[in-house]
Amino acid sequence: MSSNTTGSPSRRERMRAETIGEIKASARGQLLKHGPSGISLRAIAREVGVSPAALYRYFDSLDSLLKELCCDFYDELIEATRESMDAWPADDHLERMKAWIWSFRSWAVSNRREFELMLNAPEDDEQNALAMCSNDADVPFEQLDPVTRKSMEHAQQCGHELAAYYKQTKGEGFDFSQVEMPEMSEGLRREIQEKCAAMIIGADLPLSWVYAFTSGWVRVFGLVTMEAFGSMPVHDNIDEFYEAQIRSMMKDFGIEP
Amino acid sequence: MSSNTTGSPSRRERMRAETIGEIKASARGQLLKHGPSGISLRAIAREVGVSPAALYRYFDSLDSLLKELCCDFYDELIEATRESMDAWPADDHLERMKAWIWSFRSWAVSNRREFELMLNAPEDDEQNALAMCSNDADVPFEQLDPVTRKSMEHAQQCGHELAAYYKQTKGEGFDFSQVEMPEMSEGLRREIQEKCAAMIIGADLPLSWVYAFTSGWVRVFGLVTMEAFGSMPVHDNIDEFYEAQIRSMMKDFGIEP
DNA sequence: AATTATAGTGAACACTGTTAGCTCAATATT
DNA sequence: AATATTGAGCTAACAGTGTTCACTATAATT
Repeated sequence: MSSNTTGSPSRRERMRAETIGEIKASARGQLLKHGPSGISLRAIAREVGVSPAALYRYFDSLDSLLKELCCDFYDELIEATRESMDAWPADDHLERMKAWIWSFRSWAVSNRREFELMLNAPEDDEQNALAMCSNDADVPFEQLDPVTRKSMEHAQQCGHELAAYYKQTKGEGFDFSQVEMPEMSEGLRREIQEKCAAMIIGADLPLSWVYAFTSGWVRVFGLVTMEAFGSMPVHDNIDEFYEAQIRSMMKDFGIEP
Repeated sequence: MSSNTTGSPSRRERMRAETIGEIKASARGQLLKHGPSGISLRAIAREVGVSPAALYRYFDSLDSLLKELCCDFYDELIEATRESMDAWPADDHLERMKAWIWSFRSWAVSNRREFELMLNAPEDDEQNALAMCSNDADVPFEQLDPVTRKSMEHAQQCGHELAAYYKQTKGEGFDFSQVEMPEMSEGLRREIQEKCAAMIIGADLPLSWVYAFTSGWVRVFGLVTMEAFGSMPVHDNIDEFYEAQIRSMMKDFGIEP
């Protein structure tokens, strides 16, 4: 092993990385053409120019290949939202938030099939997923191994960049103390505070803030999911409709543009 | 053909209907056990006690079997929402609406796999779908042939009973004229009015009413879809969270419970 | 130079959806 | 009542799938 001691990757590792890239590229191509269930291991092998069995030197199974693909997509999505946020000054919280909301949707609808695949694989041991999330909030998402990352919850993964940003700002910049909160039981309060705050944002934030974040997230995610799945009643003027929905949501949070 | 002239179905037709029932039951069982992609035609044949080729006397393909299954599920869902609405007096619009909202979610989350299957097959010629919907609004949904019904839009199918109810009441009972509507372009106004009104509710309703219906529908559908797909950040107290979201939505519509 | 790890192969296994050609019994028709 | 026709069912096969196993070169390490 030359790369574990030296910094530069060995010749073999470069080759390996490249074929992994080819395999993933071929898989993504089939995803675009034939949808999530139309990805065939043998067809990938055919396209890459290798025997079907050879792929098992790179991935444990077709499923794990798809999971790693999903992780790549999450990285792409996260990167896209991060970039569009960073186009605004660090203290312009409103514009950064709007940038995130728009780029999130933008990525999802212009990568529908990828988005579809990301939502279509919830078949992990669900308890494990929760344990993973609430565990330690300091290890960067990008450095987790693919299987662990895939087993994390969609909500957290999708909202990762937004969450990270608000974790960083500690919720300053917006005054959500006036947000109308419904009467909630002790149980729901604790669940939101613990799970959502600990999982997504980080602890010690006011409940009203976390509640606003959660219900806002639910609303955005619902809108985008519907659009990506083709369940939207509006089609032609959907950009405007989306904006109207977002504006009405922000009004609920006491934010006027 | 004895049943086309006489009213009673022939012996053969009874047999046929029964085996169709067995096939569908077996398919649903596999859907529950192994998910939408785990439904195997050969496994169904094995369970029913018949050769795989025999199933092609009853369904054109596995896909069309699944589509017909979906139609059955839509009927179930529609029937469930209708029943819960009819538990309230015909003039108690608020309670009927709440009943629909709750029973819709209730069916979806207690039939997750069925709901999943219903959302997972948008692979039709999409133009056809729209044409089907806006065509004639008077032919009952239940009497359309399975393929046509499956090719209709999810939104319309899911909201069918609610839409039918409001079509019947002509929007009376609620005063949505005060609903805050954003500024909308002529295009969006027309699309909402034409597509949504014509497709779902029936024409000649005030725009504010149709807009309220549409955005309310989007919000409910988003919530339920997220929950069914396991993307909700809240789990243990999700009933209460759902109620809170619905209440806040109704507040936006000027409805106080 | 000998050894070990790795990428790759071909053949096989147990599946899958689908089609073609055939049989046999239940209806319909003459 | 005898005959023709339709329907349900079968077997066998085709083309495709994911996966495993034993085996072979080639590259890297010792």
